[in-house]
Amino acid sequence: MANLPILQFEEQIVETVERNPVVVIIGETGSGKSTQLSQILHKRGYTKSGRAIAVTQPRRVAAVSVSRRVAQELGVRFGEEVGYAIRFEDRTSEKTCIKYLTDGVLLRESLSNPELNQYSVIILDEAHERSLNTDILLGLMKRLIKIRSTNLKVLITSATLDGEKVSRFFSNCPILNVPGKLFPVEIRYSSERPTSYLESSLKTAIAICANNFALSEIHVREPEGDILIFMTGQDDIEKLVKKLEERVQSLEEGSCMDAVILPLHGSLPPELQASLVRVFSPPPPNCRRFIVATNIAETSLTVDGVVYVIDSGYVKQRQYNPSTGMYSLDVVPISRVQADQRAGRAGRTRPGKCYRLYTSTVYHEDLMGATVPEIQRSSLAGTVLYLKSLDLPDIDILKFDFLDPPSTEALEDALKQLYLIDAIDENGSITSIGQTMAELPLEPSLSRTLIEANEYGCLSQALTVAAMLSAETSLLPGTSKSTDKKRKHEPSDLPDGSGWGDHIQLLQIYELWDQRNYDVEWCKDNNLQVRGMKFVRDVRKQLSQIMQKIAKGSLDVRTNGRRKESQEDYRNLRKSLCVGYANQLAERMMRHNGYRTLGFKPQLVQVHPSSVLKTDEEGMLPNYVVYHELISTTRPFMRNLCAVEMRWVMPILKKLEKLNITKLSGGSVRSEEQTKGENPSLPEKEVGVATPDDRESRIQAARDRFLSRKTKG
DNA sequence: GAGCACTGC
Repeated sequence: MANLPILQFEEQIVETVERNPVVVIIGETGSGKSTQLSQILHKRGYTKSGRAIAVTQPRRVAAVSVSRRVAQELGVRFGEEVGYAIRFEDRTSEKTCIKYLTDGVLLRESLSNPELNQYSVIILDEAHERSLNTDILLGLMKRLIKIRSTNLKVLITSATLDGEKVSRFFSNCPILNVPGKLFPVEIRYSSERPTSYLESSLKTAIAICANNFALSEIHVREPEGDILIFMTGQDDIEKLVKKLEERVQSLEEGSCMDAVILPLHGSLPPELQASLVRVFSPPPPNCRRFIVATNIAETSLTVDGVVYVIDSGYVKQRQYNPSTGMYSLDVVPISRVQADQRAGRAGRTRPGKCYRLYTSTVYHEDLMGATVPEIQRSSLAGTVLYLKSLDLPDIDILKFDFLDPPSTEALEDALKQLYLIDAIDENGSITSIGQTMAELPLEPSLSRTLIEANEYGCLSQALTVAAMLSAETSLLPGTSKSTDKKRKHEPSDLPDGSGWGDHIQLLQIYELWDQRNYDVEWCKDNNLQVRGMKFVRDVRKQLSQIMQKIAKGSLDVRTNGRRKESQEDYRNLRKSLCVGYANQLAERMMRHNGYRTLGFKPQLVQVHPSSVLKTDEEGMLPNYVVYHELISTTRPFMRNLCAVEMRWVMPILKKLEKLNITKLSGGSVRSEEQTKGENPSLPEKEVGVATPDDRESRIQAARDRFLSRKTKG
């Protein structure tokens, strides 16, 4: 602790904080900023007023581990003067004066106390990662320091590259630089410019082995030290691991040290991830580890003993397209910040080397400086609802002051979605339903479903579905090909959704687990991740409590125990889902099983093959479905579907027709041309017909199709 | 008949 670079800057930091409401601290890995800043300010009396110092972290584990260390350094009992708060866990007390929390928890706190008066200092740590939540907090902080100019200090820690930008955002606030404790890392570039992703990502695996570049060079010639290889995904990792194993076996025995090759990615069970990171530390003599990893090793996991890094230069990134309402998972080039972060992984224990599988020209001229922040890659329905629920008097959502504002299109997309599920009215004002929805830690469609389900008497089932969907990705174990085949040979005993679709199946699975008294073995027998299922149980409990608080009375939130759900229960649940997912409806097309989404931008989509949705005797899928998510991979797919009835869809289409984005967005920031097309003085129906806007006419067409079908039936 | 990087309330 005494050696931490940041301590030499203590006086300077204190003085600067004293004179300025906002300070940016640039501190590289190992500077000690996460553990020391809070302690320094605590010692200088910033907690004397009875207000605490809050330090946000983007990840739960960081909040826990850093707070634990701080408590130890200060010699206080953990959970008293120093504590942490993450979802499901609040280890703080009345006495707590240094509180570590995830940025999501701070956002929740600011919902009930918008001025965050319980804090004298708010430190946004790791702000350079630009998580969606951190970005919202940055905007809120800018506002908050104006209101609480006398008794609030905000500190933002950032990486080297965008410190200037953050400073400009906060009226050119001072920037302090604190050196890190990294060892020098020598960078080596590839001499050839990769021509395509195919070549660089999938074939880098081969290139590494075949071309005598990087890998054989390191393993045969370089001294001890583990090698960390950054790839994009599980598939590439498995291929590369196999190739490396072949290569290593072909090496002459005794010509170099032993090698162990290990994959590291998010689909591995967490226990395995953790143990892998610690395997052989310290490593046995004369043995080298090759760790082939996704960007999980960039920030989330630190592998000890890495001296060499091989960087493919690519990353798999999920992005949302507001003009189609669709997510896609793309392999994209990393940013320079990311490249530096990867290289830094080689210099944690001693001087290291980083081999970049791209040229220095690519690094300097082609790569973007920083990664596109999450807020510009996500659907903003939840974010907009959150901001609206804060009811900030001076704020127009479309003009909210973000460090990097999302596009108008993305914001308008969010407004339309919120309007369709009754969270905001036609003028864009939050409704009482919307206010309730914002209280729930769920995406808006699921919050809306819960509220509707409460009306229909199927809240318990809806709670389960919402909780299951929140954890969905962590339910199934890593999909290695072998387990997949196994499943095909002996179909699992898990329920199938009774033909109604995936939401119902998720409900049935949880009900079964509930009947087995949450038996861990049952999960294992049915190939479900125990941790995932426990998470579902926690989420469900949290949601039940919030719903009961909102309703101010006791609701029936119990699971059904041994009673079997009836078709009537399923029907009510599906009806609630239809209301909640009003912005995510699709209609089957005539005579085949393709679908067209119903909304502002109709898309041709298909049922994801993983769905349990059933066809009827004639082999046809349901006429109408709601979907949880549109994801474009090889083709556009709907994931997690549930059959709904035509008559439930009707009122939604009517509402869709009335939608007027000018009014929704508060009448601001519309270009003249757009305003002309939606002239509010014209009768609404004529607008629908007269507008040249393709979207409008398609909506009309969707409604016409619906009406004609109804008369036929 | 397809495949999923990583977080978080």
